[in-house]
Amino acid sequence: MRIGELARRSGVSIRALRYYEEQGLLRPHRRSSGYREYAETDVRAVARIRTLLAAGLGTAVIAEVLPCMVDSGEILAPGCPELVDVLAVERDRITGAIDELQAARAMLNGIIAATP
Amino acid sequence: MRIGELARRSGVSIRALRYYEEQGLLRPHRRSSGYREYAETDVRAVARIRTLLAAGLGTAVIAEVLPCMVDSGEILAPGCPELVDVLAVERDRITGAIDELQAARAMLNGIIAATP
DNA sequence: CTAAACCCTCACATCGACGTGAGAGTCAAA
DNA sequence: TTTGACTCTCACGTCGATGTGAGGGTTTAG
Repeated sequence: MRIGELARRSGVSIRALRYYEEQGLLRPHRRSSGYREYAETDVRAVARIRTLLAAGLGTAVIAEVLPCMVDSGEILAPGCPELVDVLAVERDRITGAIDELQAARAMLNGIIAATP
Repeated sequence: MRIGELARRSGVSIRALRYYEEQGLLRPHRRSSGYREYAETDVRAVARIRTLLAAGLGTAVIAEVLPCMVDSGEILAPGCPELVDVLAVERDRITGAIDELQAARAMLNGIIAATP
């Protein structure tokens, strides 16, 4: 499929998809015309990218993580063992972020609930 | 206390504290010399600011929320009822963010756990 | 009184994931 | 074959919370 369709199906902008390619997250074929041609599996790949971006991971890290996932969200063998440390750091950071969000939510809930 | 001490005690940079004032989040006195003079309660105020900033609230919203909190984290009467809607929106956004973070964490944990 | 340590106000720089045109080919249906 | 919808590559703009450096007063311990 071409970029417009992928954008519609994944819910991200065309600009973002081009940016992901520029950062090495996606590697669509090119037609002779220069048009990008995406695979079906890229729909799920984009979903993963969004999830990880939303969690605060940078594109550089995501570019390393993506190849470690097959199309069900599992693991592949290649250079992944090296990534475990990085991923553990990210996971811990995320856990910390969750704690902060929950603290903030509690704070807001306190105000909302106690407002006459 | 002066800005350096508040920075040390609250763990934020001097630059950030000046920025908070510029955005109307803090209103320290001024000595005749022009030096900022902070109150003890500002230490906790800064902590709240950090919590809310970490949760993704902008300084404009925080500037409205802060006056609604007395020094125990409770509620004050003034213009707060008007804020309830805004705060509810922020709270829901935070809840969504937490969900995304948990999804990402699960994803990373899956990779970490399944790595041989 | 002097030097070290603080503090002040500009005001420009940064970072990351995009937004937004400009100018120019490409594709598909009528 | 025309036209309207798509797509391409630059390349600069954005936004928000800070970093950073310049140039210059203030405080305080010795």
